[in-house]
Amino acid sequence: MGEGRPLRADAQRNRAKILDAAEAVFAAQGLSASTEDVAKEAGVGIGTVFRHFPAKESLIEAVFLARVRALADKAAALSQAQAGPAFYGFFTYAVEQAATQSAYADVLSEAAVAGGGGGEPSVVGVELAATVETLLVRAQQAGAVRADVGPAELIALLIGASRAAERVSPDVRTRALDIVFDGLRPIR
Amino acid sequence: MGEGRPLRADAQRNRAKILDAAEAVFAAQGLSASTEDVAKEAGVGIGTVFRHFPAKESLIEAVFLARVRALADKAAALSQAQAGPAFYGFFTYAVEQAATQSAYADVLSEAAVAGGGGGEPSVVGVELAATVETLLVRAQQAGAVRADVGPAELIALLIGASRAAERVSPDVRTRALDIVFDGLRPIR
Amino acid sequence: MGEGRPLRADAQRNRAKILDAAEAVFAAQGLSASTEDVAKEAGVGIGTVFRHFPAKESLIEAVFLARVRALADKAAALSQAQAGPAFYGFFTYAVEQAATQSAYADVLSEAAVAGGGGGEPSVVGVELAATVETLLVRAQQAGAVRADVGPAELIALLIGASRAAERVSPDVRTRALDIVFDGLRPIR
Amino acid sequence: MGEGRPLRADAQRNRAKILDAAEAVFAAQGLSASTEDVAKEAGVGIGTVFRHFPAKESLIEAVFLARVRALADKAAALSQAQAGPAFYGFFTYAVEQAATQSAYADVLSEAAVAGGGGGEPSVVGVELAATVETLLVRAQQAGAVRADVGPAELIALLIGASRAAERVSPDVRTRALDIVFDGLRPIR
DNA sequence: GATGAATGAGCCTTCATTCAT
DNA sequence: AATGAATGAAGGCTCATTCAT
Repeated sequence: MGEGRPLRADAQRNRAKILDAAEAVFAAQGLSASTEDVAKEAGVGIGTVFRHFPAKESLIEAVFLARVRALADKAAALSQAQAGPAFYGFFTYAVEQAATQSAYADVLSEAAVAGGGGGEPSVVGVELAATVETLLVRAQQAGAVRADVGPAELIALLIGASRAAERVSPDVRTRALDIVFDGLRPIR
Repeated sequence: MGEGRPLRADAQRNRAKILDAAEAVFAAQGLSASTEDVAKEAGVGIGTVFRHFPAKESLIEAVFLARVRALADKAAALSQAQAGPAFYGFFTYAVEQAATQSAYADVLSEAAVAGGGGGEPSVVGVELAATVETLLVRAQQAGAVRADVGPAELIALLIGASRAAERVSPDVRTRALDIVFDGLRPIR
Repeated sequence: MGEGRPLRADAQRNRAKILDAAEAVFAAQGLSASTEDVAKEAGVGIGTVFRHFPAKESLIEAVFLARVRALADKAAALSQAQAGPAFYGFFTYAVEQAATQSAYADVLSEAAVAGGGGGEPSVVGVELAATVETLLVRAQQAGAVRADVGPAELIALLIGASRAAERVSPDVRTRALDIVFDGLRPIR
Repeated sequence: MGEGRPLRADAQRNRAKILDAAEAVFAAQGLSASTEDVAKEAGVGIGTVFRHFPAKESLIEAVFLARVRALADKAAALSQAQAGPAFYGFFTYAVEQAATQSAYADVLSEAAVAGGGGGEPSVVGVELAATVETLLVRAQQAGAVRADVGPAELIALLIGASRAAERVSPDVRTRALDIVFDGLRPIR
């Protein structure tokens, strides 16, 4: 699955504009927003959107993939830190992202597949599952997370927290997260 | 919000058939299923659906309301039991329901509004929020739940758990729930 | 493959209007005319066209089927006459029809399938093939057509003549037909 | 209608590549194949196609013109032979070409205009009409074709036969052609 | 009250054509 | 000259909603 030849500079820029626009529009209206709206937000013709993403679904996938990449980057940045803070920091970051971006949690759901459930895994899901598992194992070795927690249920919690966060005020979100974190910590 | 004159017996029956059909269809295909499909499943003409529910949205709301009523009934049934088991039993029941009924968790999201967030509360939300709060307070008085947990974050957790449950295998769901429950229990 | 329940009177009328409109529009612009144009010509909304014919292809098929029915009726009417005149009369009639209706000959092409070639036969094709074969056999028994002509090549000639007729003046058409007829007659 | 300055050698080559590609693609997919597909098959950018043929229609015309040229070449080659075989050989060749190349017969239709019907003649049509007429006259002088056959009906027959040939098996085609040829021969 | 035919706005997608690179 | 990205007008089709029967 190569990337094809590198896009011309302007095409590259348009691709990015479309992706940004799609993220914003999907966040505001949900995934059922029209491709036309995405094009308008990006300031390009609708044909351009379809040139870059040959079907609406490809656009959605691309948006999600971009988000997972961002999450993975965050995880990488955090791996320099101590295992415990890295783990909880990542979890918090991921949930906060979801809070801003409606429909975002769907991508996490895909990770569930890679992390235990049945169904066909996706590139996105596999990538995220690996990231999360690494953080988890390190945190467990450092004694910051209960040893009997597996990646599958962790991702389930991540999905749930992300979805819940969508329509909830920041401090409620924080308090709910604290409860989950308490459940994750080794018995005191 | 008057109910108008009481429905004729057959109209009453049709309303119920439509509601049941909508629940089944939405569960199977998601909320974007067509109203026509609902009518077919109910065995009535599409005009009849619109006579009972003047817009698709009204139908969706009615379906959700029915679910909340079911949850509330469950809660009432449980209040005879001890406060702790009642609380955790209700939580588990609600999440398991969500696991079967895709798109079900949305109704819980509405409760979040009534239970703390901003926005316009709905009949549904208010009802559920009250139900949940009662269970919570009783459980806290019985020492089964940490005293510093408020109804808002509890509903947030309920939403999250319900949404996560949709695509996750039963045992992963159980393990994830256990973690949340551990977080909810008073410090041991 | 039943016809479903009988349509309401008004629906019946609309179906006929759409079929007539489609015939006219396809004749004028070819099969690539837009469904919207057909709807306008019929004086109905575009949704109505799709209600009656769930895909453009169904509409095209229906138009063709109607034409074959007309041809078959003509054939039936002619079967009272003597075999020779019936045969040549039918051939002439079919070709004259095609002359007015551009894109009409396609339906005859389908008959070719039933009449010898490979591929999946269609209701239309089978019906027409049978009609034509009957006329042919009777004409041969009456000595009006060479005995070594089979239905397959007869239909091929019909197709060719019909297609040629589309853009040719009436008297050229007549002279060309005469040549073909001469070829069909037994050696003098 | 000047040709502008002579094309650079590479441009000349590209024009030829495009024409070949168009012939292949139109033969395979029909005239509704996309210009993009033609460009791909030719191995050039789509801009290049439009530089050589300012509209899709010009490309189609050019393809047809090329075919007529090929037919004319065939006719020229045959004029060395005896008039009768030349005539029937040409007819057969033209029809066989059409059998392979879907949508090919359209060009013959244009010849009909030049050969009798009303409408604006085209370079293509005129060229072919002249070619056909020459063959016809020679064959009639040689007594191989009935004297009362004119070029217009001959072209009509050619069109019809070519169109019919598109979807018919080779031996059915041969038998149908034999019938037409019998009709063309002087009374025996 | 029930029915389902009619309606048309809106969606996704394709493709001829233009134009900056 | 060649390239291919951008454009936007259609086109086929769906579906919530209205209304005559």
